[in-house]
Amino acid sequence: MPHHRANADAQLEAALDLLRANHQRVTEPRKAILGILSREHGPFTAEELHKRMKKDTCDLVTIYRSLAVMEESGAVRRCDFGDAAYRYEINTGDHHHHHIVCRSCHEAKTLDMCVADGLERMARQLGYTKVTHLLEVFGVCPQCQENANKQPRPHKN
Amino acid sequence: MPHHRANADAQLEAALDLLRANHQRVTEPRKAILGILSREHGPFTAEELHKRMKKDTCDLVTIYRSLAVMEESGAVRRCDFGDAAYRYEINTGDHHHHHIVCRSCHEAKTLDMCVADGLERMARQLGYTKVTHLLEVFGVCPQCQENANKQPRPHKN
DNA sequence: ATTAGTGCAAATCTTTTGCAGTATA
DNA sequence: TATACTGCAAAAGATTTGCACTAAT
Repeated sequence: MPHHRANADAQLEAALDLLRANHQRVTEPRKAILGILSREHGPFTAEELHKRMKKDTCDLVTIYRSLAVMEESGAVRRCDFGDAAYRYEINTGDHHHHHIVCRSCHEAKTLDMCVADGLERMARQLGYTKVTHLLEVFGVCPQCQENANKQPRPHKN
Repeated sequence: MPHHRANADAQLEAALDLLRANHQRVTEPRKAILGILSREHGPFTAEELHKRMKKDTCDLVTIYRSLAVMEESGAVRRCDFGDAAYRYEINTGDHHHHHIVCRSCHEAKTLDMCVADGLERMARQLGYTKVTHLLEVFGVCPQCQENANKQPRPHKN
């Protein structure tokens, strides 16, 4: 996979354009958040984003507020891994996907497919509107299994 | 569907037996929680369970602690509807299922099927162990759509 | 110049923990 | 009676809000 950098830049620009299109201001904190989300493999919690920024980029509160507005404009997407902390990833929009999340280190791999369309259809037939779904797979990754005997890979939360 | 009551009683007894089998004590608060979960259609949050009990049955804290131990012994199952509050249902154990949850009133209908088995298999092929998944469908139920013009159906949280 | 965005402090909401007292097996 | 369970108060962690200040458009 070449052009990692170029691809990240393109994602970042697309996200910033979404902000502009939605009459939201392009500020340093927002550029910082989207920069991380486009360059590093997430998704990340607000806390994790904050730690990844260089010191004094912005307050943690600003990250929460920025993520909220950026989700509304479609620049980012919120993920729920069932562990009491929301995570965010950049919204490429081009395809629907889910994750395999390690129970030990919390690292998430992307699954470029979805099997829940049938369920959504069923929900619509039952008369529901604005139908969406939540689908995540959990397990212990090979890396963590290996480290299990020794030291478990550390993770926040 | 006849025998609602009898069925609820059977579920309750089965759950209590699970507690005994796991050397956990059968106390009033636990009987109250399992009673509600077996008789009423959930799943419910700790708070909702507390409100449904007759006054002074037990403290909210006890509900949290009871749910934790009862989940360990398999008497109840925890559901995550992606809204920052865990919900619990009685674990009948006989079949895997998921829910359609209304975004407005939070009422959950049970979906007696699952389409994520393929994803679990894929995760195992990737080397993950202890694989499970989280799958929920969301929408606005017909009832709430109808009430939308008038008063939205109230919901906690 | 407007108005959205920000920092700081404090509030909120859900869940957890410490500890001394109570009840179950 | 031994030890798990409970109540109360208080802590903890994630997220939100109030308000005065700052900066993007």
